[in-house]
Amino acid sequence: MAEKNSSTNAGNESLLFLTDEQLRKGIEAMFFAYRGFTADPDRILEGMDYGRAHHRALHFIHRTPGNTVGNLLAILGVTKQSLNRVLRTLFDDGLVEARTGKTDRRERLLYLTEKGRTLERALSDAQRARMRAAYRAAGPQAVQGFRTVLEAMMDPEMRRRFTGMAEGGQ
Amino acid sequence: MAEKNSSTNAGNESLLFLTDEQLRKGIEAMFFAYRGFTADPDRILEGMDYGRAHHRALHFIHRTPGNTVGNLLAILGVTKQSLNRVLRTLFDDGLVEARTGKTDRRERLLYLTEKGRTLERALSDAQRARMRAAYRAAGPQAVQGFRTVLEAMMDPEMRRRFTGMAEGGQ
DNA sequence: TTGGAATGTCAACAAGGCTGACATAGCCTT
DNA sequence: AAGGCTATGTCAGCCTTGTTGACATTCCAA
Repeated sequence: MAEKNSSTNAGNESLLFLTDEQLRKGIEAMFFAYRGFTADPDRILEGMDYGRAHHRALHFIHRTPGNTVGNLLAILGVTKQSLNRVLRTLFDDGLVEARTGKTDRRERLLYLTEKGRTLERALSDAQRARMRAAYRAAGPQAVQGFRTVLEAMMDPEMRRRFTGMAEGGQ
Repeated sequence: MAEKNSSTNAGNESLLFLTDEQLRKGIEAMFFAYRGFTADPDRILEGMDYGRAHHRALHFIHRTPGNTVGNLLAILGVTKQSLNRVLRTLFDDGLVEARTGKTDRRERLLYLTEKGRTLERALSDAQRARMRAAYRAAGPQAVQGFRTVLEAMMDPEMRRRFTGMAEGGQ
């Protein structure tokens, strides 16, 4: 017991981390952690007329300003009808604006307004605060492992999209 | 660049992993990974009359057989009305059975039937297959980091519950 | 015996997914 | 110029899963 799982395991390769029990613990950890992950923004949103779907839209519009609707659709993985319901309220409330594409005038390029940036920042601050606390508690090495496993868990198409996304701050 | 982030960073402690950019990448990784995480069971469920909520119930009833309704409520974090809608169909379809508590006869102890175990296994197999692939690709060290960060991300009350849960297979 | 706990149920509602059908504007090829 | 395809929006209706509020039953425990 108290196995270290280091790579110094000569004979048996120590595959104990692939046990069904370990995998199930991982599954449950994902479930509980995701709840924590969304809890703070959800709390802010409740009471406003917005929900988690609005948060996601704001997040990705913030991240890749000038993106097209179709592109956002692909990132979020929902139907255009579903996204449109969200975008319409964000337009109406002046949180998001759309500019006509230059090269292709059918496209609508999405941007946050100042008001949109303000809400996005509030939501993001809350979510990043929890993330930061978790990262700090776990340490850089753990964080790297965290990211590695998450990426391996994505659908290949999303992983491709993700790893090729806004490499900016690295 | 290509910073190693090892603990051999004397002066500056290398807190680059706590950058807002890094935190945002982590947030997005959670989002995309969670989608992958639920995709396979969702695919199995679609067409049946069940959904993700049924999957969660089956999972936790499998994990802690003989648990009470109230306990399951606390784990899942939903209202009794919401859980009951799910449990009722699982009872009716003979996937779950309830036995009256011995010490407290008001309690209904939940168990999977053979039929319930069969579906649970199918869902779990799919989900564990993805998890196993991700774990294997990432390696034991990364997995340990993954678990550490996820636990740090949970609400304290859930973390307590989680870390004290079915330590069985370790 | 009486209050509180564990559970179930009915009803109504909201968020956020989905499908199908249809409309408009603008690009592009022939 | 014309027709076809693309990007986007919209209406209508449906489903799942969450919520609140109110009320009933059964049983434990003081």
